[in-house]
Amino acid sequence: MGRAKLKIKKFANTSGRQVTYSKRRAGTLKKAKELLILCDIDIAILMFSPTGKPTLCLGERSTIEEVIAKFSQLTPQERAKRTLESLEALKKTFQKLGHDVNIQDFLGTSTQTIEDMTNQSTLLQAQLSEMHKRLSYWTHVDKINNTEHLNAMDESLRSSLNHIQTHKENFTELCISTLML
Amino acid sequence: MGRAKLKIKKFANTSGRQVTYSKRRAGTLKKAKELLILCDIDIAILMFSPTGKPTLCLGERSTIEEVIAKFSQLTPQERAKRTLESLEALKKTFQKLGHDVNIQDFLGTSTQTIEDMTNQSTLLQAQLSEMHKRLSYWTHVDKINNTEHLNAMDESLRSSLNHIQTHKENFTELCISTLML
DNA sequence: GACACTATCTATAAGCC
DNA sequence: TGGCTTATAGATAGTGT
Repeated sequence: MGRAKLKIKKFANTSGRQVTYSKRRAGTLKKAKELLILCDIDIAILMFSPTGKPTLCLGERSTIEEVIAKFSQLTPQERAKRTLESLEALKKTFQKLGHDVNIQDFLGTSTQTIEDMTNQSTLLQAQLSEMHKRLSYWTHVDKINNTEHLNAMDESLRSSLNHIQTHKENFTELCISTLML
Repeated sequence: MGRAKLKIKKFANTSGRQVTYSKRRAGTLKKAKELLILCDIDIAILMFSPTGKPTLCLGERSTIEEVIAKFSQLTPQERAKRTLESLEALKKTFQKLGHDVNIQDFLGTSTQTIEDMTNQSTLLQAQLSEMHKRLSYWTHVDKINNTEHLNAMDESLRSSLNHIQTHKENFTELCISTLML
């Protein structure tokens, strides 16, 4: 927008990229701030300039950890809800066509699903025990007073968090598809 | 934008808020996507509709954890850089006025700072040992196969991560202000 | 409640300093 | 680097279906 129409692809020119970043970052953050005020929502924006300088944008009420935690908690629920909604819609469509539908019919045989679940559970056990091992390493740490240690611990925690999150989502999804909640 | 100018404050009307959220969310995400393509940057956006439905927007390259980790790593550096830059600017200004300036003069007596550092270190030890205790609890967990356990572990990890992050930042800041890197 | 329309407002590309 | 200007592209509030 402006004097000429711009093709949306990576700016070849480095300094032009910088200038555009500054301008558009301001615009994007303004839009986000308006949205958050108008609609009274939680929002978290994290971005890095082409040179790596970070910018954070948050609502008044919350920290970024809170917003992320909220997202982590809601996502599986949302997914479950959407799954159910689409299945219900499908069911209604079929019923309108005169068919009587058991929603389980859409989910394949339970034998296969339970087998999947068992495999998943085994995988889960293995990965959690690996995490357990990593955590037990820490029980031998007596004094921590430099940033290298803290960084390493931070890294380790993040990695574990990642694993747990993945497992939780997989497990929840599996529960949904098996038991329909 | 639109037929009338809108005052940027919380929409009183609930359904209007919903409609505006949908429209503006699309606009904001489009802007963000353009920015990320044009400038080839890392970006993470997390928002919740007025009804609590979450939306996540990310670049192709990275996961949200990676973007957050990147932010966590860079922020203290950025802060240090900015501290140094403003001190250097101050120093230059004074030098222009004919004064010879030791940058340490801006940082108070080292006695006080070292006392702060000792206190901080003690606090750090205490909080880390509390975290240690929490982590050691896990070493007794043999089997984890339901979402309640995973949620609890997730929660615990997040909390620990929060603590570590805070301590790391405090410690880094303290190092900077004491030793000027 | 999701989608068109469109008059109007806003963002911004390019240019200049 | 950062700000200001202006012509133009883009976003959207109110409205109707």
